[in-house]
Amino acid sequence: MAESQDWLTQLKAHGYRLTGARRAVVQVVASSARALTPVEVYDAARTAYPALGLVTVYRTLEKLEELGLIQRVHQEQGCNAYLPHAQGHQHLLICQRCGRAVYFDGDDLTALFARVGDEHGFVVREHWLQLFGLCAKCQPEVNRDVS
Amino acid sequence: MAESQDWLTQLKAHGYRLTGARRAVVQVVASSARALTPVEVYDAARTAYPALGLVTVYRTLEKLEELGLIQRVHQEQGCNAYLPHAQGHQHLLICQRCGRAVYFDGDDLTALFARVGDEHGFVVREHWLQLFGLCAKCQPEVNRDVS
DNA sequence: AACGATAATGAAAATCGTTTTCAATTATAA
DNA sequence: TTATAATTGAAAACGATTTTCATTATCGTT
Ligand SMILES: [Mn+2]
Ligand SMILES: [Mn+2]
Ligand SMILES: [Zn+2]
Ligand SMILES: [Zn+2]
Repeated sequence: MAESQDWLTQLKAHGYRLTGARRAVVQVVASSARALTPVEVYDAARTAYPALGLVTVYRTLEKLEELGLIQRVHQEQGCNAYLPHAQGHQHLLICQRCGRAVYFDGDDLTALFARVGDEHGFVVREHWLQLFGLCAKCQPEVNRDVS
Repeated sequence: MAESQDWLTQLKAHGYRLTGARRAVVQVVASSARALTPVEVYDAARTAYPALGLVTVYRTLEKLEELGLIQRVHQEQGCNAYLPHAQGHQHLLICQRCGRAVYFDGDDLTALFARVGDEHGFVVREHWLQLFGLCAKCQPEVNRDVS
């Protein structure tokens, strides 16, 4: 896949060696529509590279995060899952049922930030915005779950 | 303090007993302007109740969270700190230097949520918004740190 | 005020996710 | 092909949180 290849190129460019273990981890994370925990990456990547160790997953995620290729995703259920990093100014919209995550952009909240900052004597320098809901596929399923 | 007393009343109302350990923990968390981790609560509460055990801090925080009196705060440095719960629809503004946290309200992002939801076929049901910056006291200090 | 049922406590042990250590393996430049 | 240094996985260590358990303390009842 394209993104996968790009990550490998980046790793190489930063002096890291390309190994089977890294290829497997990169492939899994780069192509995931859901945020994955280290163990989830481990389980998925072992199908392509059975000798993989969980330690190597941790080490590879750490490097990918340093290079800005992935980012940690905070959710109610936990804060140790990773997704490909946002492109520019984007935020996440996450399905509460299946975990599918999409980035959106086009939010302009600078006026709000200025107002709130002024009201409390703060200078606002960063913001987190994240939306949760139900994706198209899961909307009917949730009704089914309830009934 | 007023909030502290209210929390104790709530605990009692839900069938929990009022103990020295609980009073100490409640007092510390209810009156904190910063989000506190279990160990921070432990250290602060022991000055009022030296026999306190860290386990009891965990157990008390768990109950306060169940009762909706406190909430977990997610930050870059960690996601295991607690603050008194927001009142109604409020979000946090946190100082990146001293950790001081204030709630703000008056944000209306429903139009944004509807637009983003439509664009991706999602129904948006929840949102997280959190601002980070420098409080009035810390703005000059940060310049000093840099120079 | 004293009692008794039982909730709550703290110390110690267990558990879980993550990190470190280390000897063996492997990628890569020469 | 070789040499070097990065990378690996297994095992041990670690730190935060949870569980276990015997003891203590709260609080409704007497
Ligand atoms: Mn934004
Ligand atoms: Mn809001
Ligand atoms: Zn978090
Ligand atoms: Zn500050």
